[in-house]
Amino acid sequence: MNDVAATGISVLLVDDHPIVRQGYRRVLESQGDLHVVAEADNAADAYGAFKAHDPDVVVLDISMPGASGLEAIRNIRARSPRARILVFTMHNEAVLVKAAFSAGASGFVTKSSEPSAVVNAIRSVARGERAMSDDIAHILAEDSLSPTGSVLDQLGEREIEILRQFAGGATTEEIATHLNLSVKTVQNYHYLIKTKTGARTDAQLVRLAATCGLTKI
Amino acid sequence: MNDVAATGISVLLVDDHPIVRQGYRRVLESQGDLHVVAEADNAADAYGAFKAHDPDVVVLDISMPGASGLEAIRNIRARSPRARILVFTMHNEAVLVKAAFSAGASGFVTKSSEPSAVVNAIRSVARGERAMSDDIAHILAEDSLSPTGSVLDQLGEREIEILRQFAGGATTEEIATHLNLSVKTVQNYHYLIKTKTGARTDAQLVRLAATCGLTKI
DNA sequence: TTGCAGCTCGGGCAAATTTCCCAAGCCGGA
DNA sequence: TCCGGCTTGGGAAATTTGCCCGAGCTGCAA
Repeated sequence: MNDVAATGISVLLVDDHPIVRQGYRRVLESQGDLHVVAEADNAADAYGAFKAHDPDVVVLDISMPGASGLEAIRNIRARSPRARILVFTMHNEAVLVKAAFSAGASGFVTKSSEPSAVVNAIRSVARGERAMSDDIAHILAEDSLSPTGSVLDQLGEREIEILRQFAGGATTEEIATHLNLSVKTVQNYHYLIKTKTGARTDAQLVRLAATCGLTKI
Repeated sequence: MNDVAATGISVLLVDDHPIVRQGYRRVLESQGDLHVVAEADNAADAYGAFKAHDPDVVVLDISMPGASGLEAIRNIRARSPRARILVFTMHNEAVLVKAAFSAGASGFVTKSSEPSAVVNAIRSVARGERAMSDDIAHILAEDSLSPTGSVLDQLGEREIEILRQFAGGATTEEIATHLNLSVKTVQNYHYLIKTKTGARTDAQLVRLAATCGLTKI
């Protein structure tokens, strides 16, 4: 890892939208101490870029098409346990946050955060601290207090990922392709999710995902 | 409207994520001819900002929480028919694209597009042309729809009623009972609605109903 | 160490639904 | 009158659902 104090903080940006990456890059580099040394637009490339550039911090959006971003976190951390990963996404569900941290993320900030909060989170993570935006802290706090958690708490990581894609409009085959699963498995998850959540209709599932903040409409 | 040739193109950015807005701002302003004169983070503020700054182009993400971005498009266009609105979002469902254009958008580009495609789309829209990214053009082409009318305008009264109940979470049998129809008829309507709107999954149908204000979630 | 529990992944198979194509009655407009 | 549209449903093939099953894996606890 580089000497942060002397050279600033090197950042690997992982997001599937080119213009979004370019925007972040400009925002971060305007800070002076942050340098984007590489970009990746999918989870598969993320580790390669990480290895090639050894960045101080990986800033990564977990809602990418294809393999789950959580997968990417585990992937990187498994092979480089010292990696610092800051999850940066539009999602703000407690289950997702918890999943990200237990996958090995060092921080979690939402895109609703002020830019200053984001860059400060990057600096914190680079120092080895844990970081999260205020809204995330609030959500985790509420979550830990409520005895009956969100419906989503009943769901496993895979189930949540499949629910998100399904509610986003993806077909069963598309989800199977994205996640490299058999159609049958996705169908089974679909059924399991319905029984676990009590949804009797696909429409109810979509509404559930929307009210839980898993999907935006 | 400003003199585009002399002053460049003034842009109003509407997106609910502050850092995303700031990123776009920097990308756009690095172009020289594009100037972000205002930002808004929700549909409600968008029209106020539009009126206050009279931008050449509104660049707007329709996937905002709360009120529909489509509503914002209609809102602006109803009161300022000369407004040029470029939808810029991560969604690429044919129904959404159609809904956006029939709501009065001048262009539709996805966030998967190259930054150069986005800025070119802004310039096209500023000239009064229609613009869309390549992926959107492909999706629309495959969808091969009749370019007239709002998505809901294609639907008959019965179809809209069935869509509303379906999106509200009712099963096919429940709808049949409510409306005193055979299950078969409701199934046929369900299928017809999907083909007419271009929705490929039930989830897309629910999203469509929600974005059109047919259902609230 | 063993064992249990829970997640993940998929096969199987009957029942149900979806997907299309079709027909017929009704009604309003040219 | 005829055309076009909405509404209502049948039929048959294709697909999905509902539910049950087992197997591999991981973490955790005794």
